[in-house]
Amino acid sequence: MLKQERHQIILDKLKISKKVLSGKLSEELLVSEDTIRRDLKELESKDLIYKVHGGALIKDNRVLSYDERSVADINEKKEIAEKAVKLIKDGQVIIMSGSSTNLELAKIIPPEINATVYTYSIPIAAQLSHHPSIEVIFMGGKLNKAAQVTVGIDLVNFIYNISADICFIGTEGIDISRGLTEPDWEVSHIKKSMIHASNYVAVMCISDRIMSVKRHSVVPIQKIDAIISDIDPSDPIFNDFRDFDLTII
Amino acid sequence: MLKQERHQIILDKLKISKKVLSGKLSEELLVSEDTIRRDLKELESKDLIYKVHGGALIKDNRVLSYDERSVADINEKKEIAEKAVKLIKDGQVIIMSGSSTNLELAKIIPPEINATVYTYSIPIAAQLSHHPSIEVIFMGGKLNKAAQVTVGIDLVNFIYNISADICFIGTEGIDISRGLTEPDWEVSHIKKSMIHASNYVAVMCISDRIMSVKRHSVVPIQKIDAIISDIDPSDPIFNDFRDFDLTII
DNA sequence: CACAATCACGCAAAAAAGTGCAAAATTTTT
DNA sequence: AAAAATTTTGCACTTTTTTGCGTGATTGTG
Repeated sequence: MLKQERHQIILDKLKISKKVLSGKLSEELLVSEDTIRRDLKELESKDLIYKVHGGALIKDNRVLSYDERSVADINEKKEIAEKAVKLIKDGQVIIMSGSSTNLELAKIIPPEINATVYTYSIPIAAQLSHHPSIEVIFMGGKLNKAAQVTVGIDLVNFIYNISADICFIGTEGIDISRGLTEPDWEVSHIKKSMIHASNYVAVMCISDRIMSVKRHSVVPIQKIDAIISDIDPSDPIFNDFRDFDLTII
Repeated sequence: MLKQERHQIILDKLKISKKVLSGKLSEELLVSEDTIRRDLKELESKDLIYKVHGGALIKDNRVLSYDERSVADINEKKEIAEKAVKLIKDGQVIIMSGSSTNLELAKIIPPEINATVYTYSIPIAAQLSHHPSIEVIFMGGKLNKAAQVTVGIDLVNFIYNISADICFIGTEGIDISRGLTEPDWEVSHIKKSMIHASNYVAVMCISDRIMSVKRHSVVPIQKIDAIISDIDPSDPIFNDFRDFDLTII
C-alpha cells in the first residue's frame, strides 16, 4: 500500500466519522502505529487534519473543500448523469442548475464535445474548467455558501436574458398535478427562469423523489420535455406521466 | 514493446485501479523497473499522472485542484496578505481582484469581521464561503479556466454599478510615470472598473514588480491610496512614490 | 501519584529512486 | 541497403525514502 493511498483513506475516513484513532488505523491498514503517526504528522503539516493525542480530527476550514457533502444517493446520481450526457450534442448552449447530479454530469461530458455551458454553481464551473473545449459562463449573484451556488435577483435577470438549447435541472419534487416543485422559494424562481430560457427542458430526478411534492411550484408538467431518473423508463411509477408529451429516460 | 504502448497501458491501468506499482508494472510489461520509472517520470512531466514513491496514482481532477505549492512567491504573497488584512474593518464592502495574493488575504480574514466581499475569482469565493460572517457576491462572466476568474463586458458593467469602501488589487506592474499597468487588456478594464467603484484603492505588489511596466495602463499613480508590498516601507525603491499622496505599507 | 496508553527519537533494514554509462534498438540519412 | 544519429534500455552504483522496533519521555485518567 502506497503512503499516499493511506493518506487518502485517512482523509476519507475523517470526512465520514470526523475522527480517526491511531491504533484502529494501524490494524485496518496493516501497518505499524509508528507509520500511522508519521502519516498523521505529515497530513497535519499540510494543514489537512488536526492531530490530537490518540489520533486526529477533521480540519473543517480546509481550503476549497466543497467535497461531496451531497454524497447522498451518489450512485443514483451517477446513473442519471450517464443517461443525461447522451442528450448533449456538439455545439449546444446548455444551462445547468446547481444540483449535485449536474456536477456528476459535468464530470463525464466527453472531451470532444464543444459547447457553451451557463451555470451558477462553483463546483460545476470548477469541474468544467478541466474540460478542453467547453466555454463556461458563470452567472453571478449572492453566494449561498452551503450549496456553493449563487442566488438572487441579478442571477434571475441574467438567466431571463439568455437563451439556450437545453437545460438540465436537478429536481427536488415532481408530480402530475403540481408539476415541478421546490422547497426553496428563491431557487424556484431560478429554475423557472432557466426553463424560460431553454428550448428543451430535461429534469433529473432520483426515483425517491418522483411523485413527491414540495412547497413552491416551478412549472407545470407540460413545460418539461424529458425526465431522467435512475430507474427503468418502463417502471409503473411513470404511468401517469405517459399522458403527457415528454420523454422518460 | 514501444514506449508509447507502455504509456497507454499505464494510463489505462490507472483509469481502472487508480494506482500502479513500479515493481508490478515491471513484471507485467517485461521491462526493468528503471524503464518503468522513466515512463512514470515522463508521464508526470506531461501532467498525466501523480508519481509517488513506489508507483503512481491517477491525477484526480479534484474540484478546484488549486495547488498551493505551485504558486510563485507564495511566501511574499502571504506577507503582503498579513499587512493587507489590517486594512479591513468591520462592516465594509470590499472588492477583491482575482490574484493569488487576494486568495491568501481571503484565507486570513479574522472570523469576527463582518463584511461584504465582491469577487470574480472562484478560489476566493470558495475560500470565503468558509468564513462565518462574510457575505460573498460573486460577479459572473465568461470563465477564464486557467486563472479561475470570470472576465468580459458583463463583469465590467456589473462592477461599474456597485460601490465599495475598499478594493484590493493584485498588481502586475506599477511605476511612477505609467501608474498601474497590466499585461492583459481585458483585465486592465476590470481593474479600472474596480478602482472606479471603490473609495479606497489598495494595490498589493510583490517587490520584484515595483517599478516594472506592463503593456496596458489601468490608472495613474494618483488614483492609488495604498501600496502593500512584502518589503519594508522605508526601502529606497519606494523613494519616488513618496511624492504622491499614498500610503506605503 | 500511579499506571497504562500514546508519542518521539534514533537506528537499521528493506525498498525504491536517482545517476552515469554502455549496449541495444529505433529512426533518419546517405 | 548500409551507415550514422538518435533514442531507448538495462546494469552497477549510490542516495533517498519508507518502515518497524526498541527505548525512554509524555500524556491522560482515575
